Amino acid sequence: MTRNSDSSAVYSHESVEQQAQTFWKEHGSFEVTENSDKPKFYCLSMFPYPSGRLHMGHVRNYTLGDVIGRFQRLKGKNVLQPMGWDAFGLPAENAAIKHRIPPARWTFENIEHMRGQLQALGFAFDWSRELATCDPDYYRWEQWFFTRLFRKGLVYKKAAWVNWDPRDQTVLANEQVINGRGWRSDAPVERRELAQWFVKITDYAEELLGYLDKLPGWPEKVKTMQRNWIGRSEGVEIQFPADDGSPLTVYTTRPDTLMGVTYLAVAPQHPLATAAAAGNPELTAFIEACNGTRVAEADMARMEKLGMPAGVSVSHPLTGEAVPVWVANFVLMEYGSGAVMSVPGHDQRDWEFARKYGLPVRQVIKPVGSGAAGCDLETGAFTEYGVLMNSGDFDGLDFERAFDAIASALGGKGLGERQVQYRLRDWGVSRQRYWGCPIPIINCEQCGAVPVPDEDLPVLLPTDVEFEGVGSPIKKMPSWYETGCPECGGPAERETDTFDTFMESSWYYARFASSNATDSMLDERARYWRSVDHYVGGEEHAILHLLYARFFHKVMRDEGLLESDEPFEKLLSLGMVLDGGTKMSKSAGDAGDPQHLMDTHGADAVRMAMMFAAPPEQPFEWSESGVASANRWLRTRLWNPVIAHIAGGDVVDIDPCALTEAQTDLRRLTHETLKKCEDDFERRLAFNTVVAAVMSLQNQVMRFNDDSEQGRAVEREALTVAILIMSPITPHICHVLWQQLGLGDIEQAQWMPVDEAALEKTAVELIVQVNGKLRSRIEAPVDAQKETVVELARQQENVKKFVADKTIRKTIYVPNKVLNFVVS
RNA sequence: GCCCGGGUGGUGAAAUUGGUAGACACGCGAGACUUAAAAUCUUGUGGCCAUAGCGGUCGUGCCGGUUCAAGUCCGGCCCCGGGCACCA
Repeated sequence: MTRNSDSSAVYSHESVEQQAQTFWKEHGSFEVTENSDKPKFYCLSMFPYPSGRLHMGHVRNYTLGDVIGRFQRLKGKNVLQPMGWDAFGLPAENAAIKHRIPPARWTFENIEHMRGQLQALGFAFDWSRELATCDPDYYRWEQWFFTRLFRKGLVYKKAAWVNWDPRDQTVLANEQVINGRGWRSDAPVERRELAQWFVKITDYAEELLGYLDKLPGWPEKVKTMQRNWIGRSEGVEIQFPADDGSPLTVYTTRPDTLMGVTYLAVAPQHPLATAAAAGNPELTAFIEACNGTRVAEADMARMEKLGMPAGVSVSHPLTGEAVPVWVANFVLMEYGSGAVMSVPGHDQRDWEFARKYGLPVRQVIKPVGSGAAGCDLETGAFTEYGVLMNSGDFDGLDFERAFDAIASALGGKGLGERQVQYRLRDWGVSRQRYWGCPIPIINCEQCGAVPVPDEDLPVLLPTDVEFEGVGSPIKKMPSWYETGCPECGGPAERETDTFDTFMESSWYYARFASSNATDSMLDERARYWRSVDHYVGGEEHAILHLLYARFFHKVMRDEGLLESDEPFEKLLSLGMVLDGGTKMSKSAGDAGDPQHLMDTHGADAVRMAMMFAAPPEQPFEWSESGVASANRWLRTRLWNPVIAHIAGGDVVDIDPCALTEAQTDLRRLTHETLKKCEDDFERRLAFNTVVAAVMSLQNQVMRFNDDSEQGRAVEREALTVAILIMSPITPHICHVLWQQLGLGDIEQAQWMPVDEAALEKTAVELIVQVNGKLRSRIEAPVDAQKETVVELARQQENVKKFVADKTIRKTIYVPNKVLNFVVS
């Protein structure tokens, strides 16, 4: 009974967490420097938007990152795991309106609370490097870098379409448009053209595409998505001459179908459409109706395909034939030239449009090897590659030859040339919002757009503002935006737009290396950490964030700030934690706050339940029921047996030759578990099966009951391995148990080598099939000869039964696995 | 609509290279301990048939195919999730 009076005898998550977290804080266990003999390992989880409270998606993300980081520490690496805040953004403005609190205050209060929650979960972050993107010490370097891009000619200003709320007189984000209406005003939104800043990401399209092949640590699915997003294609840019001398330019990847063009379609925002609408009320109304939809591409694609004749025609570049021009709602002004050639015979969308409006369908391609038409254009378009017909001199050519011949013919007339095109568009970085990084440009009537000189940076965002909810406060603050031109000294005005928040998140990973640098964006420490070794974050970022960050990295490299070519060597793309079937997001409010689970069952139990629930890449619906059972397992299957074992006193060394069969079996399982878990941690990133494997090991330990000297030694080894394996997942309880075992600080521990000798087996269970169906299991020596196994198998009653009066046609033997008799 | 994933017991899932489908848990049933409960421990648990025991048969979203052997590979379909450039 003496042990019951010892407070360490009973598992208490509060006590264990307090002991471990105090230790880490006092010892600065996770603060790292660049002075280390160990190889560096930069482990990064995507930083959170400070929405107010953690949700289970955060718990999943940061636990996974922490497990990877802590495992790499066990493997002897100098591990950096930083944390910060993606602190600018729309939700702060929404909260400001709702709670009448300035965005800055709301944001910093949220950061305070969430930092506390992250610390309570025991993540091994180096908090000395913490940063928030809304801090001028951070965003000043973003402004500085933008002025470098400006001078390099990598940024430009052009008109672009936005969602405009006519009642609130403000720009709306796509998510603020609900069923075509402003979310607050309920007024139908309009499209409006505003002058905005763009960054030339398309200059890097080829490199962004090419380097995807040099990222073996990225999931194929993310690379495929990025490839498709960049969308390199080879085609021909074709000009259709017009009467007024200004030709209509289109791009096509199917020049072989040029003779099948029966009309051209232009976007409602195309200059030709605007010109045609003058004096045509019907067309004007149609264009206005088209402009009533959201800017989002998904909405455009889902719309019913509608069109109207523009009342003008252009000439076919090869035949000179008149081709009518239509205005169509499905043509995107942002993509290519805002005009497309339509070939209803060989494009399904064009076919449907032509059918609807009674436009001619002309077949110019037939399937290879067919005599006449070879297909029926009454039922749909023929979209495959084939052989040309009804195309004059080009008849009989296949796709490749027709492509070449038509491109040359167009080239000869000066009406077309081959072109490589990308689907990728330049990055629009202007936002007409308040809570963001001010764009460091001064507009002067004399000198145009002038970047803010280095010595005047940062351009501070005023935080003591009245935020009313309609329009950005700085757009109404002449005292802020009225300034002098840095070049001519005359009166000028600051840009009042702020940056897209993707700007901040495109380089924060690099800044963590030197987050306290005061006189440069990055310093030599950024070159030490080089690039992130393992990046962990939600699959919803598979395209935009990751592509922008890759782009930014290359531009920083070309600016001499970095030496590596890519920011993220290895990527873990996490499935979403769903809440009632949909994503757990900021808009979902407090749903899924882990706090009550941490209070009731402890941080280790929350972390373990999350890791055990599903493999990282799989989206899943969170259920709280696993947390109580994780706590129970930690108490009854880990804590209690270890404490009971320690009460038995010290152990002797294991003598492998002196072990009983049961002792050998437990020892084999211990080392099998060690081996499997190392692979699961490092290669497979399957932490759910790590937990399952340790559970199996502990189930065997519980059944073991062997108080002999060697028995206790084998048990000690099993328990030590179990604690070591669990330590990245449940670090608090493992920290305390490791100390109780007299092994010192687990934060300094190293992964144990597998004893290959302990893995050896003499016999193995084989399954015996007859015609592929399981009929029996037999014990056989490891790597047994086929004859031996066949002999054994044929003696089995159930095998005899199914072979009986039949003939064995074939015997398939996979050593140590399966024996299959094919009979008939 | 387009691009990318996924679909396995009552539930979360496992099966890593085409070779025992359902490991490990949750839940549920039975039992032990207890005056009782909680906690804990033992034990059973895919469906159907059979059963003293051995066993048989069906089964990985749906339809078809390849193979001695398919959750895994191929073709077609259905459903769910992520993204679609101003949510982050």
